[in-house]
Amino acid sequence: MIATSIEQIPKIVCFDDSPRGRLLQGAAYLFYKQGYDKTTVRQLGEFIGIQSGSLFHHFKSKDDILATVMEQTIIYNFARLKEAAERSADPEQQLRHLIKAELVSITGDTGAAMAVLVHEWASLSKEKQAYILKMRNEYEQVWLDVIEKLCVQGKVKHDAFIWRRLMGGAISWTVTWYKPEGKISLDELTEMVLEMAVK
Amino acid sequence: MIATSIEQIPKIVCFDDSPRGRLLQGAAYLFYKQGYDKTTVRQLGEFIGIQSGSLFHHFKSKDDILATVMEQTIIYNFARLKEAAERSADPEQQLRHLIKAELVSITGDTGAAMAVLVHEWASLSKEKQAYILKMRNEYEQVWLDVIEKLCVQGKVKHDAFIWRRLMGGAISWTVTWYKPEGKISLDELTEMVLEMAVK
Amino acid sequence: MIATSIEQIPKIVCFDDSPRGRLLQGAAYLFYKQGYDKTTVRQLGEFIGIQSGSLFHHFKSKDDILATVMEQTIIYNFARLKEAAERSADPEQQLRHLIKAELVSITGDTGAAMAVLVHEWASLSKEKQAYILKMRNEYEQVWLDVIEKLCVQGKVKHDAFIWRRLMGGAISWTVTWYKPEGKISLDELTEMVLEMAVK
Amino acid sequence: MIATSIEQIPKIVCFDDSPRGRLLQGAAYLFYKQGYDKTTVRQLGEFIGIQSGSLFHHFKSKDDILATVMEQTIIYNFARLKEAAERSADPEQQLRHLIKAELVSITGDTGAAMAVLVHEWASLSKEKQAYILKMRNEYEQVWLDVIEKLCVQGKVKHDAFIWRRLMGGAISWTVTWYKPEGKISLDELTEMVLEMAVK
DNA sequence: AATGAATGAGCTTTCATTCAT
DNA sequence: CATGAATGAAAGCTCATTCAT
Repeated sequence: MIATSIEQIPKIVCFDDSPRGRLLQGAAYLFYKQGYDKTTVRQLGEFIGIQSGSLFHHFKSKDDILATVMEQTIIYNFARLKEAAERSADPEQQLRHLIKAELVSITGDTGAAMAVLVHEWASLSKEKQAYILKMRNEYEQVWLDVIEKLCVQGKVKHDAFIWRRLMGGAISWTVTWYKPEGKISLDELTEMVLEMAVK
Repeated sequence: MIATSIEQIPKIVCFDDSPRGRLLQGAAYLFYKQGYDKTTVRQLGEFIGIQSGSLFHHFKSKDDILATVMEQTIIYNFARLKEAAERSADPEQQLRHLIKAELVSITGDTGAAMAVLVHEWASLSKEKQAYILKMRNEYEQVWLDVIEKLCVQGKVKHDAFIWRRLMGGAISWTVTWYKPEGKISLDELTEMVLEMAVK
Repeated sequence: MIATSIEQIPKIVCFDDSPRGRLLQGAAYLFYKQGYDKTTVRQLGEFIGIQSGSLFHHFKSKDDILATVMEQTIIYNFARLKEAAERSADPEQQLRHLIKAELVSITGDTGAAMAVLVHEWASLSKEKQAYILKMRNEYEQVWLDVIEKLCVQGKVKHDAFIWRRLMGGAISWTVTWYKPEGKISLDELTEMVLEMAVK
Repeated sequence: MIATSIEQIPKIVCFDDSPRGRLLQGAAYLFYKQGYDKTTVRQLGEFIGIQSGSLFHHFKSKDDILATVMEQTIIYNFARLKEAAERSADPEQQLRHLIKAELVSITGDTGAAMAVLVHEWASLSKEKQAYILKMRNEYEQVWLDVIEKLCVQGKVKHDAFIWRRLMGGAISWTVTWYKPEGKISLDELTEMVLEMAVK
């Protein structure tokens, strides 16, 4: 169930192939599988094949590793989300793209990292929370802009902020149950979520 | 933001008023606010006003405290959910009651405990997970029974299991943002979720 | 291998049948089987069927229990040894009786208690060691008196003190290996030790 | 009486001069003087001049330290015993060498470690007991081989196993009373024990 | 950059002892 | 005398971090 070395896990696309990137990749995987607190730096060192002491040549602290995982994750997925929004001018089409993009982020190639972003928020030091939060707000704004257009069109009849929260919950929860090889494809799932969102 | 003694927090209704119950109440609150790993037994002792060593008079281990919080939470809310289901014979009405009941569980009088049940699952020892999981399955079955009736009526057009997962995500996510004193009441929120669920 | 309640163990004759005596009996057995440090007062309470707190109505401290076990053991076995010495006037016969008596003490009806006396000496508080030591010296003096008579007779050609130490070691070690139901009787063993001691 | 730092104690020859060896040396001394249970890892750390946490860099647990002390002790003294046996072809001469060798082990340069091997047996975890026991049996076999040859020659008239037990008790007990600077030399003591063993 | 031994604060848990009932 | 909840000190052990090599 849980891999014992970094070779055995699928690549998480938001990290590059440098030693530093591999480290973040291993960290994201372990933080996702075991939680930040339960992952020791020794374990992380073993997982990626260096001594635990050497981690601190790349990062100032364990907290710093977590912050960087989150930062790169949000930067990468913010770009993906923006690109999705720009793929159409019609709000409903835009929404479809956003849903698909976020589902890919969460259940696909950056799933572990996204889960860390969501679940380990409280593990991040206060100062770094502020920094990451600003990016999260930009990310959310992409959603809100589209939903507000749908409100104007009358296709969404509720407060955009709350509506996004409900959808965001439904989408992010998929991390706990969605299996790519399961009975439903990501496109089908996208349609289901869309149906929830607009009549 | 975070209370420093048990007197300052609202009562969580699934725990009684015995010393043991107060302990569970304090544990649920602290596990919710800080996470299980970051809550030390010393902190917990201080919070409820006893020595940390005395905790082990009531529970064999920290893990045992977590398991009991989860057990009592699920027992209490399972009863609430069942009662909600029985309040009507019409599936759509039933669904409305289930949504309201779960929203109350999560944002209301057992919110902290429910959040622990969801978030600290991985912190529970393997053996105890199995025990709690059985109860969770019974809980979920109440939902599935109602949704399947709605499928038969054509009011839900999708796989009941997946549909429930999406709704469950939306509902449980409210723990992160819903404020009772905010701009929307629990009844309004219930209607919004219901609208998502059925046309 | 290890009994879980006092009913299952053979009576140790140096303790009487009062509640206090039963307590000492249980303590001797547990200290013997597990060691003084590894025996908790809770265990001891459970073993004899009372609450651990109640032990302290009978004894001031755990150390006090150990001291009393030792005291009663040495008093009882000192009496037995003296009686053995007085059973004959011939030194060689006397020695035979002493050997037999000590073997009975160690492998027989007070074995557990004697083992405690020997092995847990260092666990006894300094002040109580002094008190018990005086009795041990009296006990040893019975041996030395007999051996010195054998020296005079030329049947022992070595320093009485050292000779006794060697014999004492051989005898007390039997606690680790002698089984009453084994291939050798206590009388045969007595003769073997006697043969070691005198030509 | 009891040293407070490792510089003040005589070297125990079965441990080398590495940090790890010094640690074992300190452990052997403290376990000998105070007992395993009464020696805390903090005390041990102080004694050898490192933090208690650092002990666990070298050994997985306190139990592991005990096991290693025992293992190295028995390996070293097994070699010494074997060499002693090979120093002559005559069984009686061999026995003399064995006695001397074991007396040296117990009262000389490995005394503390041998005492630990004998006294703290019950403190060792069950699995490790099995491992050490195998070595002890090989050690005992050297004795039994020689005694059996003496049985054949008629110089010992008793069961070899029991005879060894009696002698072993006499010898190992010397740890409690023999002082090198006392009135008797190790060679004289060897002759006394030999006289007990064979006519 | 990497190593790996060392640090030291902090963790969960144990346990002899106390004391109100 | 007995109970059993509570105490509080101390136990074994963990772990992020440092630093000389």
